[in-house]
Amino acid sequence: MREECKNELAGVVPGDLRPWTPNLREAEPLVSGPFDPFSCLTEVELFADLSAQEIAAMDLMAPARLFRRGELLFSQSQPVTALFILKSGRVRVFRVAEDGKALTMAILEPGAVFGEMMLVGQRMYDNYAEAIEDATICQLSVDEVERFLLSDPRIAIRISRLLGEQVARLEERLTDLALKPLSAQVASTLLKLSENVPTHRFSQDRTIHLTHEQLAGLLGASREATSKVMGELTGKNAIRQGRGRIIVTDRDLLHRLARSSS
Amino acid sequence: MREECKNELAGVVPGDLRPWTPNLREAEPLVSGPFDPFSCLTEVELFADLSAQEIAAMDLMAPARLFRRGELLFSQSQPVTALFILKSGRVRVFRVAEDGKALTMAILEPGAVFGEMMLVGQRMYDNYAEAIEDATICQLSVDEVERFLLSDPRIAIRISRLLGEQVARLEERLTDLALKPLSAQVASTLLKLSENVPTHRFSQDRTIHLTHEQLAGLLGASREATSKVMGELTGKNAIRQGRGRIIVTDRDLLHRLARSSS
DNA sequence: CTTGTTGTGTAGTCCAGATTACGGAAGAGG
DNA sequence: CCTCTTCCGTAATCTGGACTACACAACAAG
Repeated sequence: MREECKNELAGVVPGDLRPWTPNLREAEPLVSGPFDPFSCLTEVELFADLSAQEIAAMDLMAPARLFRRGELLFSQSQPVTALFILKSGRVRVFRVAEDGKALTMAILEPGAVFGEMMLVGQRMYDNYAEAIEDATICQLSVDEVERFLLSDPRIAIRISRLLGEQVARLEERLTDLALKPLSAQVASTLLKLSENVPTHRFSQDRTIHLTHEQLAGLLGASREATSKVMGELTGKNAIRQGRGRIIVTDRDLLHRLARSSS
Repeated sequence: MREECKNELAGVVPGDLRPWTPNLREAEPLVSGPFDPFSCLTEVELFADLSAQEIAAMDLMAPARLFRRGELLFSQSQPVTALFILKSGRVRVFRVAEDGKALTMAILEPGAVFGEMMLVGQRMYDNYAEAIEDATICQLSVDEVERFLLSDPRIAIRISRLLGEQVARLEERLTDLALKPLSAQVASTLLKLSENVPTHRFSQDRTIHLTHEQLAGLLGASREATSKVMGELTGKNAIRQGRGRIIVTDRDLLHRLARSSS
């Protein structure tokens, strides 16, 4: 159940052991529709200030790669020195502890950038990133791009803003994890997720595409406990569910539950 | 034990109830030595790029205030729109949940700035800050200062770097909290704290000035459990202790313990 | 020295949530 | 339609750490 996937980027994970990604399908044919290799940077808020010319210049050195579901974008054996831009598909960013347990830091939707911290001199020590759907990703070497971004004060400010938001989110999560019971954390997380959905995913009407297991990983909780809470929420008609999809139906109720300590 | 202190900033905390700060001494005379009101901004890395002239200009609108131990720098009834610069003393930044439990986000040493996030458009919703020692603090209104900082790309970059470091620290803490047992968290935290000590506090030889209770608040754990772990660490000669002070004696051992999952 | 006050050690009880262990259901692929 | 895989529900047990309740030690102020 854990080692079905042999066709892997060789060597990224020594020992072929990947306890943090227990479920992985068989290799499946890529069904990526035709895509334009020159539209990586448009639509990304971070570069909104750049002229069309500048964007074109950067686009040229932004190779768009295709990642299979389950593939790792990098690991510490392949340390990253690049800015990622997610064009389609979804990516899970996570960290792994020594004993193999994982906490997912974020699940990125199309349009997201990842690796901003490295533009300001941070290294992402034990961060991993994995495509949870087939994904096309543009990758900009940080060195190449540094002069473009850091030299431009408007972009520097955008980076600041981005990092500021991230700090706020992380502080929120940290206090939730430390102080709130699981039920409240689930409610809170579902609310945040449902807000992020419509921005990038205009597909249906506000469906969160996550399995209970993925949600649990985001909470640092067990799948079983998470499932239990989800069942209760469904019973209270706060959400509706179906195999891999969650629909928030009663925001107010969730808000109240997110605040309660029982 | 919880309501001895009546001479308080009136109105900052409705109902006179402060469950998150259980221990508070009687009012004591301020023993602040003489200090120069015009040295707030020097010595602060964030402003290293400014000319002496600019610093002087900002210094003029930076009123240095004196806060008593236990006093709140602000609360949500006094929402902050200011950048703080800690000149002397120490400050605890913390968040409070609905049920009154608190998690301290950071303990700031002299030279630290606090409120950077607000320069990039973040509001700090339920953040509190409290002086845990008598402290002198310079306070710059964000509006006043915005043009100085955001207009200068060098400063914008410094802010980015600052926020980037904060993101890294928070991610680390989050995964520790989610994945590691308390003993490992304590070890890890002590290591980080002991690194920060010599930078700002050259007083004695690397003594961490924290009570078990304060450490527990930093971990989101109970005082008792924290004390137990501290006892074990002392038994293993990883640290030495004395009422409110902690000395790390065996870094390597702590590193190993910080990694273990038992 | 005496007394209050705050920090630390210890022990017992209790519980949320991890772990373990199934069984069943919804899809996917043939 | 049948099979295989992933996802979800549920129930029993176990455990780290919260919570409750003291006892004592270090220091501070008188």
